Amino acid sequence: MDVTPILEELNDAQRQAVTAPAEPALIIAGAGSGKTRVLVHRAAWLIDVEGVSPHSLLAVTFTNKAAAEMRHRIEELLKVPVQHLWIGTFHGLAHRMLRRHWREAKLPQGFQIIDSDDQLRLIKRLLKNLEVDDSRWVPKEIQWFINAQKDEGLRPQHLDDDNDPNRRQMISLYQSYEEICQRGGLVDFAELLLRAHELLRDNDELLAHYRRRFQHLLVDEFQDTNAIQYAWLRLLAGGDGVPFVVGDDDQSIYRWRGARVEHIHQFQKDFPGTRVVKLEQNYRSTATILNAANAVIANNASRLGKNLWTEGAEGEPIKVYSAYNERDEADFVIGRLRDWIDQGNLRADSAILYRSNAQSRVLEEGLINARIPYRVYGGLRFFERMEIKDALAYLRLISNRDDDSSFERIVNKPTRGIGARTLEMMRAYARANACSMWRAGGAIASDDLNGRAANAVNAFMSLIERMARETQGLELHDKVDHVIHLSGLAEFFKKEKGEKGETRVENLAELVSAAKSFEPDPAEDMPPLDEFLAHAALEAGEGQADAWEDCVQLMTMHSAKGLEFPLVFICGMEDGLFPHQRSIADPHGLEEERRLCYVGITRAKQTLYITHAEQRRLHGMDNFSHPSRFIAEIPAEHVEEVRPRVQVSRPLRSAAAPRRRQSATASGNELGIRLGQHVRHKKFGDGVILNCEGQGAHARVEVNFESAGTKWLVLSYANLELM
DNA sequence: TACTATTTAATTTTT
DNA sequence: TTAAATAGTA
Repeated sequence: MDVTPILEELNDAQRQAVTAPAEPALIIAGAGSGKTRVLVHRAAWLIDVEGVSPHSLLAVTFTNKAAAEMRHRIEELLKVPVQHLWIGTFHGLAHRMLRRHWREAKLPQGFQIIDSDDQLRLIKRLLKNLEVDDSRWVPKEIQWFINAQKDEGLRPQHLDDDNDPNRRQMISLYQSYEEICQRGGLVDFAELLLRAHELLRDNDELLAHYRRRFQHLLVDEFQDTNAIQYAWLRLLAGGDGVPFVVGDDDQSIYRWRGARVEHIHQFQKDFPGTRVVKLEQNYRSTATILNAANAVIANNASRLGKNLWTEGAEGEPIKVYSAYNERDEADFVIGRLRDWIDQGNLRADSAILYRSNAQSRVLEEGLINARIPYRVYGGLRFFERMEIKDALAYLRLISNRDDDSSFERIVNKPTRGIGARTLEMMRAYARANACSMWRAGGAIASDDLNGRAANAVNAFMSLIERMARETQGLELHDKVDHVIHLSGLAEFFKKEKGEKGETRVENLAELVSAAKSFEPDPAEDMPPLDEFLAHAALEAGEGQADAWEDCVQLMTMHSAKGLEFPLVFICGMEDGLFPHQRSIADPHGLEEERRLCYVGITRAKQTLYITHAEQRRLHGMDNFSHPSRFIAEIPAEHVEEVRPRVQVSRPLRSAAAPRRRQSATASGNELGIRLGQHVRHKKFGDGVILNCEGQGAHARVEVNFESAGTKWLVLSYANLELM
């Protein structure tokens, strides 16, 4: 056996990881240290050298993109397709198990996946139904609560109300939400994981089967696992499975959505004798950039400890620019980009990173003026677009008549005379009889409704039936095409004025071609339509799938994780913005911001610019701020302050000083805000101040309102009246 | 029912 | 500022 292709081009640490014996292994892989490479080569090593069947391997990632890349690279290395190798996201794999064992999972065979938008709508509807005041019980917060519980593996019956009526209500809403989902055969993202965990936990034979099958478990981005994902892994690894997990505690930036770095420590406890390999040699950045990143992250306590190094050149210093305001900041960035492009570099090799999406606007304006093509990451994805979701809702209803979520979405879209009144009656009936809207519609249309409404409901229901009948046996894309036109959606959006309607119609056409090119997996053994719908929910598609033009890349630092660029700008490095105001007070939060900073810095291969503005317009108000504390954490020898080549024309009134004083007066204390102070809010009524934080326009107070409960309010917006 | 005025609050995001 | 949700009007 010639193992050279698998082992050559690996450094010692990487090779050690790849060739580790069949024992639990934890690979701490710093930024740019070849994490994916190790995973890919490990898989190849197991299959090619150790003779492990691809069938016995399970590889888990967090994104579809990572999963696809891993499969691709393994096949490239082995030069043979590996069909039986399970590679996928946690959600994708959980979904696959649930489809195969829907009975054991206590799900209807045709269950549907709902995304967070569907979930939120469902919760809103639930609140209306139960006549719960949605200003006191904010749907978003309920959604957050439910998902947080599920991420921890907790069902309503596991939760204690602690004699807190607030919490009691939350739990009860969680319970009702579950009932609705179960009735409609709807599964949200967190539910996929939770169900899959329970499926294995409660079915000895199934568990034994999968444990026997998966001898090796490869996990990517391990620091991002949440409680339920980790529990699922641990269950699967069981006695004999060999977990091989790769992660970087310093790049854990998703604590706020349930990820727990602590699993890295937990892993070593749960799997005694774990082999730990650290990958510290970096192949991406210059020594200067690495030293800066190392120095910044060193300020975090409770790290595993790791120091990136490189054999490469020292490189140029990191440039820091103090802009006058955000416009000046944008101008500066664009000036440097011009130089970069003029020197014959690719625009696509440069990226502008920022903390929050709102920052992109000014930069975009500048880029448009300078006629530099750019692409903003994030934003609406293909399958999340309204018209696409509408069309999918019809398809889902065809597949499962009890899907209330889809029913409500399109029952009157396009308008067909089924108004609020009628719907209200149907909801009441559905509630009283614990049945779906579809059944309620059928029951009500025959007796309770007046003629016109009954006709409308009947027409809608027979439309769906007709679509189901006429599309039976058709190819998937013909089905989609048929539904788009029969439903009247195409016509409906065509009438929408402006370019918007046009795009929508185009998108619907695009949906048909997406269906055309969709290849059902023969191994899945389910109706192609259902598989397509699941695919749409699990893989929302590209944001701006614009053709491959050479573009400057704009994105948040979160979305930049895993990417690299020769030229990087980190903008808005100001205290309050980055680290963000909301995280600044909490030590955990601040450390996570610092990790984010570490991620940002390590995206750069050659050149890194850091900019901050002395004055920034936020929410329509001018704010003064200090350079981010993270800038000061970079050793001075790696930094070069950039002075503007041409003096920026500052407004004559040397604005900074007097205004700074002004903004200080807006801070809490000087307004007479103190803990225990009684205040009145226009909407929430009377309350008492429990807590306050921040300064200036960012100052926030926590108020316990008599009737509305506890809320955090931004002082400069809340208009609190002192009592 | 569709359009317009008003109100409200204000990270990060993948599945 | 501005986006989104809500309330009010034609």
